[in-house]
Amino acid sequence: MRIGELAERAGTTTRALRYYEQLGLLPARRAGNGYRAYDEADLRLLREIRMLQDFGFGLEETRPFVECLRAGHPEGDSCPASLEVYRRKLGELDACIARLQDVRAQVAEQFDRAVRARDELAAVEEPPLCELVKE
Amino acid sequence: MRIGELAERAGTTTRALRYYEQLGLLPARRAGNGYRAYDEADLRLLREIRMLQDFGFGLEETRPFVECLRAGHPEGDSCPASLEVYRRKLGELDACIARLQDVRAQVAEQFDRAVRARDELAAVEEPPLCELVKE
DNA sequence: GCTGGCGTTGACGCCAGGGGGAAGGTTTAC
DNA sequence: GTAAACCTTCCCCCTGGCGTCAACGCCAGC
Repeated sequence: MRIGELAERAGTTTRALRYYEQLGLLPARRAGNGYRAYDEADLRLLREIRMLQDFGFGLEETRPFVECLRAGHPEGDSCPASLEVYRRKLGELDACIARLQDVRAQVAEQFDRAVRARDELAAVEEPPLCELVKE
Repeated sequence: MRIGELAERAGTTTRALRYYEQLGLLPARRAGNGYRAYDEADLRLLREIRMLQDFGFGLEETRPFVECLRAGHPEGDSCPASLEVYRRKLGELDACIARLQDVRAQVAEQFDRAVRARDELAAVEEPPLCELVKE
């Protein structure tokens, strides 16, 4: 299988595959004409990479999973190194979520304060409509 | 006040201040010798920028706040444009938090599955210790 | 032998928010 | 007087994950 076919079957681009090879993440054998040659196992590795990327893993973080598969294990997360990445990622996610929730609360507070300030200002500058209504 | 003093008082760097000026975010008057000259109002603007940055706002997103202050309003968020940025940011934060929570759940699921698979494999390959204990 | 569609390498661009350093002028402190 | 600490502009570097050329090679069909 050549690079274009692999890219299409994995839902990525040839550019990304060359980049992965450059990182040593997904090295390719070469055909006689210099073209990259891939097989089904490479497709499996690539799918693992893409799945982890969808989870927000960086490419370097997918490396243990890829090497685990390449070592013959049935799943990319069958190795301790992969489990460790999972654990670290869960910690990062928790920290990130907590930080975002904190920021969200602070921004909401600022927003509410600003809206109240605006309404109070409007109430002072613009005479209340109810007086017109009364007439 | 010169750039070094302003930077120190606002807890940032001279490099950042030159960058903000380059963006037109915080233009500086010039002294006779060409040095940038700032006053207390600039410090106020800069503090506003830094606060919003701590909230994760991009520099462009702080622009409405800065211009609002520069227009003479008491707070950076006294203007409709600033409130709109708040609103948009709250939406982004909510979307981001929801996505991260979803990812967290998926990663946790993968992790649990991998750990169970590992334990089952270990139970098969390694004969239970209890037999030794029995002897 | 020519066109078209693959493939190859390499290099630059992008986004944000600057960092680092050079080469030179200014001000201040001892 | 001179050294340190400022200041100026200019330009390249970094991260991540590629996108987008440019310039060229390989191969099939007509």
